[in-house]
Amino acid sequence: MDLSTMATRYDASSTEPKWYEKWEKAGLFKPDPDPSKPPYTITIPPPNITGSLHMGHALCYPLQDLLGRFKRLTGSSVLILPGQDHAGIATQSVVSKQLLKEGSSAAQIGREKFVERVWEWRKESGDTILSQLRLLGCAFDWSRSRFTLDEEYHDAVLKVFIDWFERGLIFRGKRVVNWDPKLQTSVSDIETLRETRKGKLYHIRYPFTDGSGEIVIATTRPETMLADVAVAVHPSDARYNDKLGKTLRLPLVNRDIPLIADIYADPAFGTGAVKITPAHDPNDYQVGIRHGLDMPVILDPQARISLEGKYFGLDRNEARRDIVKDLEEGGFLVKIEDHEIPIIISDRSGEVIEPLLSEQWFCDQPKLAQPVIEAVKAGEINFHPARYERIFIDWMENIREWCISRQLWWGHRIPIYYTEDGTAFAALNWDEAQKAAGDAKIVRQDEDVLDTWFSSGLWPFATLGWPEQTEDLERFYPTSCLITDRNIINLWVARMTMMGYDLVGVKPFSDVMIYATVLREDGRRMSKSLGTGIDPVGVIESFGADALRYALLSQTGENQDLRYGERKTEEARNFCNKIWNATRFILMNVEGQKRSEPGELQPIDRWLLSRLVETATVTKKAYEAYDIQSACQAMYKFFWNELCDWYIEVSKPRLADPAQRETPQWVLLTALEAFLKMMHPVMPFITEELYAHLPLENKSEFVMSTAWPEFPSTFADGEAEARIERLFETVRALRALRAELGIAAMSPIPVTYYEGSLQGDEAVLSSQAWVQELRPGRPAEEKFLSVRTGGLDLYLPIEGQVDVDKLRQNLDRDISKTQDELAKLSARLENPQFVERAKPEVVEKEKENLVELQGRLQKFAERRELFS
RNA sequence: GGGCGGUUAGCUCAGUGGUAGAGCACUACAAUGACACUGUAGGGGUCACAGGUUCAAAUCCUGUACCGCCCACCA
Repeated sequence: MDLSTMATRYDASSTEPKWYEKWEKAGLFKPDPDPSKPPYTITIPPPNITGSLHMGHALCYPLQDLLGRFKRLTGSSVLILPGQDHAGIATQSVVSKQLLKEGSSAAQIGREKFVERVWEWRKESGDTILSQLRLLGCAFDWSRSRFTLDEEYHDAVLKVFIDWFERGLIFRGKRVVNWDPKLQTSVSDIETLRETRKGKLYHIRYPFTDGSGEIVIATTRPETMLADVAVAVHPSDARYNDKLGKTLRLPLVNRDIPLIADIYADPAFGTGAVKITPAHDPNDYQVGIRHGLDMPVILDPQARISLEGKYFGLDRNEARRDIVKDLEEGGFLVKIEDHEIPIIISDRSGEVIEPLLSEQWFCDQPKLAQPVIEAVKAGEINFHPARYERIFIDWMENIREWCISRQLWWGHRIPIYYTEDGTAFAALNWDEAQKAAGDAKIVRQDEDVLDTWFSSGLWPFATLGWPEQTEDLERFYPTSCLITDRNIINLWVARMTMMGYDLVGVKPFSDVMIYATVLREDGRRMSKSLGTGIDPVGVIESFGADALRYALLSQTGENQDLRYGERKTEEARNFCNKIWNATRFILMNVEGQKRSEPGELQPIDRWLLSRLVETATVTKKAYEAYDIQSACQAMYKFFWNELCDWYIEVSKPRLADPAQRETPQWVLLTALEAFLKMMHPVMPFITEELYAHLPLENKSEFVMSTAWPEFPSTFADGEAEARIERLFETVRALRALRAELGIAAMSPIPVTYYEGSLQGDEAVLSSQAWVQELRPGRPAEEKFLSVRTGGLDLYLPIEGQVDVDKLRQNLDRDISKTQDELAKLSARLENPQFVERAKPEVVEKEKENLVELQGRLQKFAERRELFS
């Protein structure tokens, strides 16, 4: 190894791309063909082709990479399959906007040209995000990468549609759907958001046609009165019993509509009378169905009035303004009140949704959900954190029909072909449809495309070749784990489970892991449009991908949100640097040395090895439980606090002595090698780089392709741990004494006295507390500081000038603190109920503490006397 | 309206019955042969609030407040 190439600072930017290329060249991203290895599969949530990398991705994909790397180390054949989603609405919007900028439009160039244009756009910019995943170190199998509009994938989608159409799980129907007037397509219920906005409640007079008075109705949407077909009151509402069956004259329109009785009308709201507009309100639609009412539509796809007459062509908001004005002038307006009105927003466009009666394709989700509910309840799929299972089941149990048709051009076109008389045939293509239609002539294909989630729902198996019984499908399905955002549990996870169980007959994955939403450090959302986003690529450039990964992964557990600030990455970068330099130190000290089996292990060696085993155990368990933060915490503590702060420091004198150096050399290398392996899933690059420098025999070519560290059972040594922890406590106490005397760390002091047994740990104590000589007994000097710790009394002679005032101050503080503790502890031990009922070992421990505290207090008192 | 998270040091967060922890920030000291992206020693918290259970509560129970998320057809 060439140490001259190892700078004192770790440089991620020169290291990371190099290793990514080597791994890929070595074929490490592909699953191990060894059939004896259990498969571990993740089909990654495909990012949209319109997407650019954001912090959520910088957490989510490395998390999947981490699991893959961990599973590789522990002996699985790992397939992580990447890909992209065509993202119908999002992509179509982006390209439409481009066209508008160019002074053209989608409508102008027509469907065929438009779709061509999107494909072009995908070619040039579509893979950016995937290449950014490489920067993050994601070891995904690019050779199996899929796109939801690939030919085979498309065929799979059509097959599902046809199958479900034939089984009646997909059907055409006229419903009030969520219409987005901006995108001019329907969207499903879960693609909408609900908001409450300040609005008005208009009270309008509807006169009876027979001149016998009037009924006042209240509405938040007066413009829809153009499509009113009735006024409803509650059947038991005494105010209107005698008037049922009469007709009302609709103001402005002068159409006659009946007064009907329906339980939908709430007698307690307003006047108890509600106008019924079936084509523009889902509740009214239900009423319309129940009473067989007409359902006129008075809005066009852009939400302009389509009714011939005065208001024709007006936007819905303009129409409202004019209609209210006309009602007022006509004397129909009773009053206008302020009112909080619930509105529906289209998640994609931010536009206010228009409930609109239209003909669409629907999927019978309630039927498909049943087997999923049963399977999840039976424990076939496990959620992490577990609380999401309840949320998922509640959703599935209340699931409704799914509107799957979209009035877009970019997507999977619905494989329904119509004959002249409108008979529908589901087929893979026109020819097949014609065959199915027989003598009747097929004249057109359905214009709509499928909701993006319809194709995304097939992701876990269509990517593996389904419906063909491919080798991949055989070996890697069901997949192992799905990692996703909580926001798309209903949108995506629900669909994948329904489709997996119904189409393949087997669950799509065993585990669902929901990761935290990445927020800014101040708790605000990261959003491109608000300018609150942080670009991961920039962070990688300044700190390295390992640092960014660590920053995010070390905060990943069961938390709902994760606050990210750049200083997190800075901390992680510092950790990388620590790892780098500790490795440099170790290499410098083993360089050119023949390594042999260790001589006799000292307690400090046994302590470190025991800590190593514990760390590996905790880390492995934590990885398996998706508790990444615990894994990171354990590794950080082991490496920085135990290996660097203590073991390396204690080893320095031993390494300098040729007679002693072999054991610490061996221990250091053993610990370092194991650490690099267990840290590798979190920080793949730096661990690979450093592993390459290790002078090991029988080394793997890559740390990535090595095995999880295993240790002899003798490494676990509780006794050594306890002994060394006690020793460290003593070291710390002595260092603190020195500091109180104003003696700088590491500046040697000539002599310290001690009473009690050091069990042969004198060398560690003296070197770590920077004492030249440890002498048993009490000092003869007049002045000294003393402390009791771990059954040992230490005496530090005072030389030269000391700040007596400060010493007194500190001592007084320590004394009063100790006295307080002592008082609390004695009170507890004097409480007979405590002694009787508490667990014996607790009582025992408290008694020991009492003795320790008493001893400490005594030492403080002695010291205080010296300075009185 | 229903459900789920959260509230612990200045900041970001660990900690599921036994004397409150980490990292950063802060204070003092330290150019020593791995690392100043460092080391050593410190200061700093009524664990949101109120009740309850218990010998003992940050931790378990009940309620309240605030923050966040999800679900929900009231004109």
